Amino acid sequence: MIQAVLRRLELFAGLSDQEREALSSLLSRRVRRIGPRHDIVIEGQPARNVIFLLSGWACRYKHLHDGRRQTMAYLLPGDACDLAVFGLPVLDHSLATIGSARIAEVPARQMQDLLDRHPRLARGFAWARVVAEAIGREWLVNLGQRSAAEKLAHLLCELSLRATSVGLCVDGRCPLPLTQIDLASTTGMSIVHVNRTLQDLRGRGLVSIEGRQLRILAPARLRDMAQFDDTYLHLGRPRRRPGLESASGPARQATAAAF
Amino acid sequence: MIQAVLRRLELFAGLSDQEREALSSLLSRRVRRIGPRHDIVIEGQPARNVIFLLSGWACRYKHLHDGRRQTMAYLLPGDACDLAVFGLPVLDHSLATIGSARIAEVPARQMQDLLDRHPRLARGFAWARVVAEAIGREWLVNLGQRSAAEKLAHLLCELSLRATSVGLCVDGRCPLPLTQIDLASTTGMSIVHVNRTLQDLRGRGLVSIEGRQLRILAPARLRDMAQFDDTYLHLGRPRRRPGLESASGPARQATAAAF
DNA sequence: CGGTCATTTGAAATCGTTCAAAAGGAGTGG
DNA sequence: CCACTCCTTTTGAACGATTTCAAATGACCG
Repeated sequence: MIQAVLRRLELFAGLSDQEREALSSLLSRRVRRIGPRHDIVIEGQPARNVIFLLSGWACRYKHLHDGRRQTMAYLLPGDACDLAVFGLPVLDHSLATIGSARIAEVPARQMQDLLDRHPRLARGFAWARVVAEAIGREWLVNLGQRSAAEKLAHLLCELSLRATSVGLCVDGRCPLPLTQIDLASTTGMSIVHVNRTLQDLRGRGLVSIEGRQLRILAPARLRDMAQFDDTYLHLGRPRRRPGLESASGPARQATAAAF
Repeated sequence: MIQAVLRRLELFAGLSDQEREALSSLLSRRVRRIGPRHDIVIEGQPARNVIFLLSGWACRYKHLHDGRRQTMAYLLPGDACDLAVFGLPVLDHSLATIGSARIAEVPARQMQDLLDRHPRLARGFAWARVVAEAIGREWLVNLGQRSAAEKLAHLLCELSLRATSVGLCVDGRCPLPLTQIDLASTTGMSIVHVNRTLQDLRGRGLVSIEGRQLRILAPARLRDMAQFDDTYLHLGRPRRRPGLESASGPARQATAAAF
């Protein structure tokens, strides 16, 4: 389970045994199993712990007073939940599981110590945060500019690629634990319209969805219709930044990761 | 002009004379004036410098192949442009001015040194980044869930508050250099519909917009219709985080800011 | 004063929502 | 195992919000 977090970080850079060890031990201290459709943390609470998703899927979401709900991110196994919000006095959104999940909670202080001691881990997490932000920007484009079919096509491209990158997919089959209700609250569409649009995608032979499994039948055509360009996911390992080749020393590296 | 950046940071925490001095001198080394509607950096370029907006407004945006365009953020005087994307091998979006603007460019290395030496500055910038992310999340809600009138009402609430917080507004009048075309690419609406919806807001006596100046005539009603809750802007100074009260030493503080 | 760009208007067409209800699936307790 | 319930998916039809197209008006600049 903790493997997931390591694998996620190693998408970015190699880790030494020592680093894996340090992170693993921290993650294994407080592990909780959470049932499906349960809130992990709720809007308005202070963010005390950093939370890691060891297995299962989760989502960030926000409610309006009248019940409307917008999903702002999906978290896959290995993702850290609080990179972006840790430091807020109170959370401005909630975090909930999709299916049942396992999470590790790490107190702020301990996380801090870990990052101070292992700058490469700090850099890895900083990178994960940058990617999460890039995904958020792509979602803004999705919500603002794309048509219903394009939105869903784009979302499915993204999720299948992210799932693949953390090893969740086997020969074209990709787990998709989301309901059409989830897809609706993600794309800003009504549930009914999500349903009809999915039928359209299926009808065109682009995807098949059955038993909570997604299969992309015509990847090229799907990407094409969504104008999906995977560079924003930055799945390849990044090159070192030009200006910082010779940066050295733990403190420097740590902040480098930071900024 | 450089005052803007200092004031922006001081929304978060006090700065020592030494810190102001260090930042000011760095910012004043390479200042450029850029005309209206000009790109500052373009999608696909590597991010070499950190860019600060000293005066004028700017926006982050992304293009689709067929010309559709989505604005993903507005930057006001004092905002740093690259907190969130610095570290990407190539930028996944562009940055452009709205009206004419003045920017400061700081090479990565020098910025790094500054943050290493002045952890409080590092913390200030980290905070600004957290707030920028929160704004992005709120925009997702805006695009996904709110109706046309609600979208515009919410956006106007946000922009007027942000403008106020950096001292751009005088007695209810707030500069709004955005065209209806800008508002359309921000809210995902057509230009025509932006126009009609603004007329509606004006007709209800909620706002008046003339000569690139916004005046919110009925703040309570406007906030109400948009379900605008300003906590996501985190304009009050944050309390120190619970777990980190006793954190000390430059390296530690720097990473604290980071994460 | 002409030219360019932003705003405004009208009317028709489209996309997406809403309402209402049925059908399918999965889990639970009797 | 069946009956029951709850939740998700699906369908139909009417309605409404928003877009599109096309053109006129207004504002600003050189």
